[in-house]
Amino acid sequence: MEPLLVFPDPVPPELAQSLDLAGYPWKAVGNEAAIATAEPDDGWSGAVIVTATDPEGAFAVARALRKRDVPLEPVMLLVGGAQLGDLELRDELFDDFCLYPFQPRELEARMRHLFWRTGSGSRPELVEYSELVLNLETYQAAIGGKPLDLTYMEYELLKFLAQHPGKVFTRETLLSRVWGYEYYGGARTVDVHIRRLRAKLGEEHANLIQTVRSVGYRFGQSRWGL
Amino acid sequence: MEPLLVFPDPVPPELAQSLDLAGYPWKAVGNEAAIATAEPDDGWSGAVIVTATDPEGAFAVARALRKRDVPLEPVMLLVGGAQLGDLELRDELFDDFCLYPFQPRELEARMRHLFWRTGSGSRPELVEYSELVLNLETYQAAIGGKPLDLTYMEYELLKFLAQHPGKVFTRETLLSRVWGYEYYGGARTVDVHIRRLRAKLGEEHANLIQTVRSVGYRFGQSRWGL
DNA sequence: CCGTGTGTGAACGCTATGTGAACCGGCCCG
DNA sequence: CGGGCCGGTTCACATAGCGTTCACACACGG
Repeated sequence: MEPLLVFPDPVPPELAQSLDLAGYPWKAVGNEAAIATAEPDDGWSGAVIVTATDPEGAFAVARALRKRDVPLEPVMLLVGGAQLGDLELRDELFDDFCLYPFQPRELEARMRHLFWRTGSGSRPELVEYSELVLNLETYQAAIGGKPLDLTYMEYELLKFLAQHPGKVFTRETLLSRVWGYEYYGGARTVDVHIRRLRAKLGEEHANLIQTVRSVGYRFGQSRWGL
Repeated sequence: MEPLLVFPDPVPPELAQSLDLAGYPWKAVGNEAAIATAEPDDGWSGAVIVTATDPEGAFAVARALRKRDVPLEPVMLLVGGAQLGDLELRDELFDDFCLYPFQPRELEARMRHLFWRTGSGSRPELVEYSELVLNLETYQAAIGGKPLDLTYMEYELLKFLAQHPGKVFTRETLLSRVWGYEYYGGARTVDVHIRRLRAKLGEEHANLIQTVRSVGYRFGQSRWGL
């Protein structure tokens, strides 16, 4: 499992201990800039942010996490009792919170429920969309029951797209998120990989990846409901 | 606002007081059968269930609420510290919980956040006006439920107009705001795009974009009502 | 009735994308 | 150590979708 992002750095010892005991790998981040530099290759699985000691820095980090192309989820805040009012205008910055100081058992229960309901973290084993299935453990892909023989980059690209069905991504975004932040190369590279993916998906499913002219590519249909 | 369903009946006084102070209308329900009989015409807006006193009855009510054709949401549990373990296999029964006895301010903060995220929470970014819907994430548009096939500039223009309903924009303003500040081209370009938009909106909705002679264009009704 | 402003249809040219193929670097295997 | 294969990147070209422009018809207002 990918690590949790934890703010601040250093992490309060009782929090570190609770996360360790509950079995969550984690990595401390001290400021906004460190979000990207400390990020592991496979990304963050979520965030735990203590707002009690440095509210300003904490909310800045939370805001940065939500502002990404793919907002980080879930975000858990640990807030002091006197700070409860501060949450009122910041609903979009977090998914759950826990009073600080906390009871380890409450935090554990909240974390478990949070991962359960966001669906991320604890079970990213399979990515499914319609007939397409990606097994993240075995790096295998199949559509309509038939296995797909994808290369590494093709797999990574398809995985990223299928994890965010309906959303449009620019070539630049795809390059930075799939190829890596520091990547600098021609945007046409994306085109070629998209083309090969479409070819391998077969005529029947090639339309799973749609071109949005002047913008980028979109996987699958958007959900209009709700 | 529709009332909250609250279990048990009678409701613990401090809970009743907190809900009243926070401004939530509510109605007590003592058992599974009362869910339907006590339900108001416009339904429940959510549920607050105290599991501390009668766990069995509480979970039965929660389960009944989730089993409906349209599962009730959100469901808030008030659990005793010793019951935290009971939540582990019941993730699907609730959306958030609060330790019981509770701090009124924590409960209020949780209720507010809960309604926020189940309401407008993680919905895609939408621009809506009457029957028109623009999904900014997926670059899709629809009117009256029917998808619109818009080109990039048409989408951008419509988006800008729909984001400022009722306001009149000159062609020059539209060129600078939609096309870009440095753009220098004929103002008639705007006319043509407006025309195509009207055509795609269909005869029925073409009047969404109004011509203001000698000035420019306006989206939607003027603030003076026709 | 005239003039200005706007609707309309069609033509033009550009640019984003699709597509085939060459290039290049790493890796495995002999 | 060398050759060949495989996958990723880049290039060159084809194409069509789209934005812009123009010419003309029409509507509105004075």
